[in-house]
This record gives sequence, C-alpha cells and structure tokens, in this order.
Amino acid sequence: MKISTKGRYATKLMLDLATYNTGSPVSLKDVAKRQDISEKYLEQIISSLSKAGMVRSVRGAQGGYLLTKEPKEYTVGEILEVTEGKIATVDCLRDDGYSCDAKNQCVTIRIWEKINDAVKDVVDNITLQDLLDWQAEGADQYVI
Amino acid sequence: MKISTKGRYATKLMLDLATYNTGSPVSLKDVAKRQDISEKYLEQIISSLSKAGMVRSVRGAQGGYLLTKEPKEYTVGEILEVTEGKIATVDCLRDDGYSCDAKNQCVTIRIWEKINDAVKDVVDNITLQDLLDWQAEGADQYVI
DNA sequence: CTTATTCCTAGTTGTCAAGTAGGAATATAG
DNA sequence: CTATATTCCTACTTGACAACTAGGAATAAG
Repeated sequence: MKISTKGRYATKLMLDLATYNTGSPVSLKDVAKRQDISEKYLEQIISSLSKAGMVRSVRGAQGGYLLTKEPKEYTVGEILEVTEGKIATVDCLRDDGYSCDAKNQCVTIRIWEKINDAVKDVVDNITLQDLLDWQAEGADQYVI
Repeated sequence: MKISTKGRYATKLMLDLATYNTGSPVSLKDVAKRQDISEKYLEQIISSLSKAGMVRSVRGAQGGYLLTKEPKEYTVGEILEVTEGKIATVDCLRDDGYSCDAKNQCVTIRIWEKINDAVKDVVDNITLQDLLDWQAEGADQYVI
C-alpha cells in the first residue's frame, strides 16, 4: 500500500503555499523550483485543489495561487482526499457504489476497516499549521 | 493507498487454514472453492508463505497445507509483509537501500511515518486467533 | 498406474501512476 | 499595444505492476 506522488506532491505544494503565504500569489514555477517537482505536473495537481476551492488562482503575469483559508484549517486528510480520492485501502470499503457481495460474511474486512480508521485518524489530525510548526522547530532533530 | 488482492487473499487463505486446522492437510482446491479465489493464484501466494515457513506443505494426493504454529502466533502484519513486502506508504520510508536525499529537510515525511506506524500498530496487533474469534462471534452483527 | 496434489517458471492483459506536450486564455509591465 | 508571464485545458506517452492464466514437472496415495 502506497500513497502516490500526486498526494505527496499536493501536500508539499500546499505546505509551500502556506510557507510563502504573504498575500501575493505564489507561482507554480517557484514552487516547482523549490520542491523540485515538474511544473507541468504541479499544474494538474493544483487543478484539483483549485476546483475543490482549497486555493485561489490569479492569472497572468505575477499571478499564481493563494490559500483560501488559514493553514490551521487545512487537514492533510482533505488534501489527500481531493488529490487521491477516498483513501480506502480496499475496494469493499468504498462508499461510492461498488460493494463486496460477501460483506456480511467477510471477517477480514474488519481488518481493512481498522486500518482505514487508523489512517484517517492520523491524516485528519494533522493540519498545514502543524507542518509549519514542525518546519519551524527545525528539521535538524530528524536527521539520521 | 491500497492493499492488493495478494495480501487480502493471503489473509483469507491463512484464516481458512486456521479454520480447518484439524491436523490433516488442507488442499488449495478446497480453499479456492470456499473463498472463491483462483486456485492457480493461490498457489503463487502460498508459495511465499511456505518459503517464509509460515505453512508446511504435504505433496501428492490427499496433500495440502498446514499451519506451523498456533493461530494466535500469526499476526496479520506478518502475513501482509510476507506477501506484499514491507508495508511502506512511501518509498522514502523503505529501509532497503533506497532513500530520499532530502530526508532531513522534508517535513512531510513525518506524516508518512505516522501513517506507517498507525497501520503497523493495527496489523501487528491482530492475530489469526482474533479473526477466528470474530468469526465465532458471528458476522451477523456486521450486516449492513 | 492413475489420480490428486504441490511446485516452478513463464506468459498475458489491462490498468494506472507519473509524467510530457502543446497551445489557448488572461493579465501585467514597459 | 506588444512582449512576457502566468494559469488553464485536453490529450498523449511510457513503463511498471497487479492480477491473474497456462503448462507441465515432481511427488505421493490408493
């Protein structure tokens, strides 16, 4: 089980916007350079975030993107959900139509439910502000 | 993020072996029928489990597979690790050589670490015996 | 000897992640 | 008003990998 680059890049992207959250728009070019991610790919990723209303765009020269809320109001869970879709470890947990016909006889599903809950509990309780704080604390203590 | 069929089938397979753990070998044919999984695919899956010493095989007619330990001694975590490989949500967490060069400046990695820990905490604390117990309790209470 | 099984290796097929590519629309600066 | 910087949109590409399928060799039971 993996979290794709899309979700991870989206998180880095949002953190970058939060870090450079001065009031004037931040261009993807800059984000791309700082985070070392293809600008074209970032365009696609931010498109989802923009459609979800999580960022606001300013077109044209000197344009870019801005957060629409305070960093503390974004959870990592939201960001991942918008970019990766529902975080379900297995299909039978999806609530979008598909469902396993043996759901009621299947004991193993309880494992996947527990995993899901545990993951959700983590990502729904980390905000962009937390990431900013961690950054401020200095990453030095996490060097290996 | 997903858990592949391999890991899920392996879990079902092991649970089936635990359920029919009478002392005489259980054939994949029977497991395949009961769990509605391709027998050929099960062969591949159990091969990993067998190489890891988690099951013992008996060849020839009336052959099959047997657990080598008590159900309570198998964790779901082990089963998944053997069949899916290390459960790392992102590559930079793998401890097998590959590592992200920006590990020390990367704040987001702490998110993936926390997710990983949470998942591990779940799967390492569910044993086959737990699954047997859940089965015994009756799945009825989980019907939707 | 026949049949039931595990064991082993090699395909196959489709899907999806992870981008790349190209250009249209829009705004700013000079 | 023109050149430039940016977002916006859609389509394409490429490689990897999940999820099997296929075929047959080895082994044991009856």
